[in-house]
Formats: sequence, structure tokens, C-alpha cells
Amino acid sequence: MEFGEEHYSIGFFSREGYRRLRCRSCGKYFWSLTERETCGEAPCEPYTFIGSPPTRRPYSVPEMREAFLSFFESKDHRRVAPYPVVPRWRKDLYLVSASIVDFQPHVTSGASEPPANPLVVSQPCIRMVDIEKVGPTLGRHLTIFEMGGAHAFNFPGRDVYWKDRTVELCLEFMEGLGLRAEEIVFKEGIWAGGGNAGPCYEVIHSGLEVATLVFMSYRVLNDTLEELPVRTVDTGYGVERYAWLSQGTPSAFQVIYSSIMDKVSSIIEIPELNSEAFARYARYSAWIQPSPGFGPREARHQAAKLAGVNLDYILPALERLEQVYKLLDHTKSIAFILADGVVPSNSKVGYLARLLLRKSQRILEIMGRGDALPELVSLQVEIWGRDFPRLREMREEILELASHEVRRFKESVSRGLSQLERELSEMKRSNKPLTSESVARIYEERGLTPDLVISKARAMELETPSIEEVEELMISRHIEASRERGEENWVAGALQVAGGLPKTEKLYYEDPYASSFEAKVLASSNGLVVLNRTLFYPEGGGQVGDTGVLRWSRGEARVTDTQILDGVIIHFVGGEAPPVGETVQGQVDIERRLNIMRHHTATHILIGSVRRALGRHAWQMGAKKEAEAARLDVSHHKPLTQEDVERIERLANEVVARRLPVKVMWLPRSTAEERYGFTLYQGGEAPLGEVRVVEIPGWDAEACGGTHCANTAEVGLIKILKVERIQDGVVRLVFAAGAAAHKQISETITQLQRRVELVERALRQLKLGYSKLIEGYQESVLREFEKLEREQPDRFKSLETAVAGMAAKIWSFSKSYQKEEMIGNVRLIFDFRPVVDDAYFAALASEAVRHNAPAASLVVGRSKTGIVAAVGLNRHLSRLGLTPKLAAERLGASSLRVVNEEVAVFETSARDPREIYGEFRRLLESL
RNA sequence: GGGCCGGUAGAUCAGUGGUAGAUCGCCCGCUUGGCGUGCGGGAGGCCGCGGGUUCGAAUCCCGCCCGGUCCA
Repeated sequence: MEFGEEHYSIGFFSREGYRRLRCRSCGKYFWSLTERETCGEAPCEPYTFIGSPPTRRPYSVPEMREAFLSFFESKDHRRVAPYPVVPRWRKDLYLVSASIVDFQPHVTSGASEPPANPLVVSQPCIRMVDIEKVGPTLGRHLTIFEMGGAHAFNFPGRDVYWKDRTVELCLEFMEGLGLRAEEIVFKEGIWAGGGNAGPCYEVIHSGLEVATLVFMSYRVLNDTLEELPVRTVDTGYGVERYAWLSQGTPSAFQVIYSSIMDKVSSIIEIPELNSEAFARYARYSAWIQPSPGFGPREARHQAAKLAGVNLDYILPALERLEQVYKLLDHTKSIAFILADGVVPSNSKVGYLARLLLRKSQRILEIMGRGDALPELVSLQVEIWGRDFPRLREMREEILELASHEVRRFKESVSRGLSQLERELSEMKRSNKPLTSESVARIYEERGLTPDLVISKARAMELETPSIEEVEELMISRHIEASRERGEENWVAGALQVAGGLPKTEKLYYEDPYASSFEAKVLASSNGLVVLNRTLFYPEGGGQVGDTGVLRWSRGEARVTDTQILDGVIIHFVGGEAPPVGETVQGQVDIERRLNIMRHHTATHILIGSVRRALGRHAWQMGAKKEAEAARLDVSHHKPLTQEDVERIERLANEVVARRLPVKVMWLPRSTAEERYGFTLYQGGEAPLGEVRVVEIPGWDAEACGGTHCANTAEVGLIKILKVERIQDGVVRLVFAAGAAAHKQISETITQLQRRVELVERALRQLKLGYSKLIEGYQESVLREFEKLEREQPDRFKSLETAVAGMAAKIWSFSKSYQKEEMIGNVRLIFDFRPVVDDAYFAALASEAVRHNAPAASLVVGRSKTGIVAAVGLNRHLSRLGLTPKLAAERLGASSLRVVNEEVAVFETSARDPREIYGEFRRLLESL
């Protein structure tokens, strides 16, 4: 694509005496007041402003921004507040990369009015494409910068201004800064993007491109240009670049971050550079154009050679400085992106946030300040929050998300490292070198950066590739994957039916409660029916399509789904379809629709609750409202706790109870954005033209095309049924409202009751079965025992002891004895056992006194003749002179058997075990 | 949205078609005044889910789910 001279030759230039010249170095045409050999843009010439700023005075970034804005204000442009850096109003971009993005596609296409015309804005823009160049180019490349945009939208029959005025304004602005017109060059260029194109001028001063003046006037269709109905003046002034020009420092970073440099240097060391040598090097920094095969190292050498600077002397400080610059730049981007409520994740804009965070964190770790990232981000919030209040408002969320992401990164790295160590020692053992392929693979699989992998390998004395080799390999691997948009299969058929038909009249917006209507059939084939008007809501905005019936004179058809295509609503019918021209009576399944409506309004209520409960980083990432239940996907970095869920649910039900009206209105886009902010676009991009706003006053406002209840009270109970993490950084709430909630709850309760019954029954059976089982075993065991006692008395004896011991151990382990108390420093254990057996009792008594302190035990049971007891006294007690025999005698033993030095078993004539116990206590007390 | 890697004992992982393993942790015993240590013993696995190939699948193939990671 090329534009001829006629596109650039304007009246203003000929009036003022500009000449069209061709650059000897780059071959491009440019316009200049004076004779020149080159276009003046680096690298055709070096930067001449470094060390000798050409403006009347130095400007800081805020000063330059204000100078720019107020200049255009004085020229009838209205100042507009900057837009977010995350363009929620469009889905083809992750970040705002230019000021014109704020007005695409709705204004540039002519569908909506701009907030003002002409207008001026200083728009923070983020571009990830240059991320590798940030630092080495000393500020020519930044991931985040402010684009001063002066825009005029020339609607058909309503021209504002075009090329002449644009150039004139640019010149006047620059002259106002004290720049001489003779030194300004307008270089011819072509701008193309997003299917649009137009000629442009790059405005050059002192080697630096400081602005681009684009005249967006064409649409690109199959390689041919077609004039656009709306011709847009799209100018972008580099606010930071003008400020840099005005200060003439070696790097732009010194200008942009001057107010926090002191604080930053207290966190990380910022090297001192010989300012003279650095300045000379900086003049040639435009030659630093890292590309595949020409890494930062070569680029630096080339610039140094041209500048006549001995690089070896400044290199260590320079490299470190570049890293500091990267950090400054990336942390600013992080602050802005997180301020717009982006949750770092592994896809889409969340990934870009993660990338910036991880790159910054890695640099800090190499510097030995792996803990400093939140502090740096906090500094950014502080300085930029003055001009962009959103940063301050979101401070808490920004720091929480950044810290959380750093934590995750550390976990990921330590996981990767342990794996890496194994892999490397395996290589070491088999004496294999670490290849570039392996390094690239490890980065892609586990996110360990090549520098980290290589340094680990070198520490193990493995043969390694250089970082440059690895980077080259990774770049060469990138093959652009073609994007293929799979259309849903119904679209092809629907296009045949709906193609060329007028947009269907949407009756459901007039009265969302209405259920029957009359309409004419405009098209009908293959089970697809188009009417001139309908109450059937087509699937959209996460709300499912309506179902119902179409009746006509000779039949009726069931509508199973409803869709919309280019404003034409398509009814999917089963069975016979009404013929074209027929008048049909439509009947929407109103109960179903009402349930869906309640779910839709409930979704709006919930998103308000979620943002209040979790923080303003929580955005709707998707939603689906059906008749039985609905779901809401929300960006959030952590799994939800029970408390989170309860809080969200409580807040939501409070809104229901407050009986708030649900207001629906159509507003001009810019009015809506001004009044409600960009949280309007929870549901994603909104259709062109006016915006339909659904507002729950004081709670939530969203651009939404759905059908809603008139009052929150109609929603009824909102019940969250399930919470799950569906992907990195996104949680899903499944919920039900109103009648559906009631149904879900009662079903759940019924199910629970059924389960409880089952469990209870199973328990009863288990108990029964268990005791039967035990009884059976007891019997057979007893029989076996009796047999054994008769036939082999010796073995019986030892077996009996062993079994008794085992039982005693279980008893002692489970602490199932009846009483345990301290008498002075003596632990006394008492138990009553229904089954009497000497060996068993002895074992119990013995087991009970296994302590490392004085302990006594008394186990009693009732025999036919009286009471059988075992007394146990451990060695700590026998040292005091109390023996089991002595104790037994004091307790009135009639027959007595001393089992060992700790235990004795005896019988007494006492009736009540408590008598013996009391006596035993008194005995112990007397010690 | 796409590519790549992974899912085996509580944790970290090995196991590439033929009886499921190691280390740590846990439990028990011995060692100790006690804890730790040391020694000995033990428990713990739908080998993510589903399908296919096979005489036979943790292992090969397909699909799904989950986690990680890179890229748009």
C-alpha cells in the first residue's frame, strides 16, 4: 500500500514555504522549511537534544501533559478524562495501545457520537510488543506511555477539521514550547490497523519522533481502499518524549521517574554513570534496534562505536541501569493494569499482567531484592495516583494482587527448580551438554527463564549455550498461528433465511412481562422462522433464548430456541412451520421466561455483591442465565472461602429485601460512560450505537440487552448452590433465584433427608449385624477355648494371658475406663468390667499403671459370690512401701493372688464396688 | 483461544506392556530418665476419569477432567 504525493501535499505547506525532500539515508519523503539531506529522524541522524534541550524550559511529565491539554483546549478541543488501559468496551484488544482505541469502533464507524468533537485526551497506553527493547533504548521504547491524543471526527456533512488545521495546530503547539519550526520535519508515512488505513506525518525534532498525525480515511477491503464515511483525525503526541526533549537527559527514564528516583535508589542500587560518556552514548542510542541475530549486546557496541565511547568502561553500570529502567517501566504498567481490575492468570490480558510481574520479579531476584516488588508498585501508585485517581482507589487490590502473584511465581519457580536439579544432574552423570533446545523447553514448560537455567547449569559445570543463542532459537520457533473463527453451525442456515430481511421489532423490550403477541411471518424454511415482530427473546448476553408456541389458522409449532443474527430474530421450530405471509399468534413460555428474568436480575445483583465482598478487581468473565439455575464467572485470584460465599449471598439478599427498582434506559455511549464508569461493560463489549443501561440504583449499572424484573424484590431468594474454580484467575458461582431457588433447595433437602435415612438404616443394620457377628464369634471362640483348656491346659494358659493382655492394651489405648483422677501426685484409674476373669483383670490393672509417675489402678467386677478386684501399683508407689498385697489386704481381700510385684487379684465380700474404691482412695491419700 | 508439560502412597517423585516402588512424613517396637537421634518393623494406592488396542495396560491410542507453563 502506498499513498501518492497528493495525499501529503497540503495548502498549509505551500503557503508556509515547505519543500518536499527525500532522505538520503532512509529514502523516505519528508516536508521541511529548510534544505536538509536526511529526514532528521534517528537513526538517520543522532539525537541532538541530549545535553542541549531545544525547548524554552524543562518540563516534567505532568507539566508537559498539562501544556498539551491546555493548548488544545485553547483551540476549542474539549478535554476528556483518560480511559482505562483495559478496553472492556471491545474484545479485539487486550490493552489500549493508542488514544484512538477509546473511540473505536463505535465513534469511528459513525454509530455513536464522541463525548466531544474535537476533543483532547492524555491517554495512558500499554504496548507489549516492544517489551524486550525497554531499557536498552533508554526510553524510546516503553511498555506504558501517555499518548496525547487530539481527535476530530468528521461525520458526513459535519466537518470539523482535516489535514491543514491538524498540521497547523501541531506546529503551533511545538512553537509554543519554544521549538523552532525550521527544525521540525514532517515525514510521510502510512498508518494501517484494524482494517483502517490512511496517510500520516511523523513529526520529528532533534532526531526524535515526537508525534504522529494520522488521517484515518480508508477502509481496507480485499487490498483495495474504500473511503470511510467518517474521516478521523488521529494524532498521537508522545507526552514523555516531549518531556524528554525538554530536559535533554541521556534517558527518558530520568525524566519520567525523577520524582521517585531517590526512593527507588533506597530500595535498589542505581549505578552512577559518567554523565559525559553516557550522554554521548545516548545520542546514538537510536541505533540500538535489537532484532533477531542482532541482540542488545551487538546493538550497544554499535551505538558506542558511533559515539566514540569506550563501552567496556561503562558497560557494567549501563547493563544494571537498563535493568533498573525495565523495573521502573514494568512496575508502572503493572500498577495501571491491576488498577483496571485485571487478575493475573495464564490467558488473555491476565497473562500480560503475569508476564510483566514475573519479568520484574526475576530482575529483582537477580538483584537480591526478591521482596521489593510490592514496594516499587506502591511507589508507582503514589506518583501516578495523583493524576490517575483510579490507582489510589484501587491501591489495596493492586498490592494484594501483585503480592499474591509474586508468591505464586516463587512457588512455581521452586517447583521447577527441584525438577531442574534432577534433570541437570542426570545430564552431568551422562556427560551431556545443556542444549538451547532444552533451555527453551524448560522455559516453555515450567516458566524458568533461560538466564536462571543457564546459571544453574554453569554452577554445576555443565556445558551451556549462551542466552543469546537460546533467545534466537525461541524467536525462530514462533510461527504465527492463523486465527480461525469457527462459526456456529446454525449460522450458515440462518444466513440463508435471514439474509436481507429487515431487523425484527423487539417487543420484549416494551414489556418484558408480556407473553402473547401477533406477527407476520417474513421467512420460513428448514425449521427457522422469521417474524416482523416478536416477544421471543433471542439468546444473548448470557441469557438463553425463549421457548414457546406459534399458532396460526392451520396449525401450531413449538419454538425450541431463539437466536439473533444481524438484528434479525430467528425462531427455531419443531414440526410443521407456518408459511410465509401467515399471521401467527405467538405465545412465550412465560413461567420459564420469568425464571430466566429473575436469574438475570439476580446476576446483576450478585456482581454488585461480589465486587463489594471480594474487591473491585472482580469482573464478570461470563454468565449464563437459564430457567433452572444460572452461573456467574468472576475474575478472582483465590478460591472462595465459605465466608466469602456467605457474605456475597447475604449482600445479594439484602438488595432483594430493599425492593430497589430496576431502571432500564437507552443512553448515548459517552453519557453512559461518564455517569456510570467503565464497569458498565461487565458483560463485555456492547453493540454499537446507544447503550442500553440496566441500573439498580446505588448497587450496579451495566450495559445489558437482557430482560429484567422491574424491582429487585421480584427476584426472591438468591441461593448460591456451588462455587468452583473454572480456570486460573476465574471462579464460577452457580446459583438459583426465586422459584428456581426454592425448587433447588427443597430438592437438596429431600435428597439430604433421604441420605440421612439411608445412613441411619445402614448404621442400625451395622450395629445389629455387628453384635450378631460378635456373638457368633464369642460362642465359637469360647468353645475353642474350652476345648483347648481341656486338652492343652498349658497352651491355654499362655493364650489366655496373651488375649487378656491384648484386650487390656486396647482398653488402655482407647482410655475407655470409667474414672481417672489424681490423688495428690498419684494417678488413680478405676474401672468396672462386666465380664470377670482373673487374667484379664490382672492385665487391665497392669496396663493402667504404665506411667512414668506414681499410678494406681483398681479394676472391679461382680462375681456370683461377691466382688472380684485387681489392684495395680507401679514401681513409683512400691518405693513408698505400698505393695499390691498390702493394699489388697487393706481392702478386705478374702482370697488373694499376687500376680507380680505390681499387681494382685483378690475377692472380697463387699457388695458395692464403690465401697472398695472409697477405701482405696483413703489408702492413697494417707500416703 | 492455541501449543507444550504433567496427574502414581499424606508430600516430592521413579517406574515405557508382565507381581506398583524410593525418599521424607505417619504408626509400632527397641534404644533414652524424657525428647531427639539410631536400629528394626508396619500401615498407607480405583496409578485423574471414560473408552479402545492386547492373553495382559500405570505404561500404547482416542476423548474428557484437573494442574502447570508458554504464546496470541
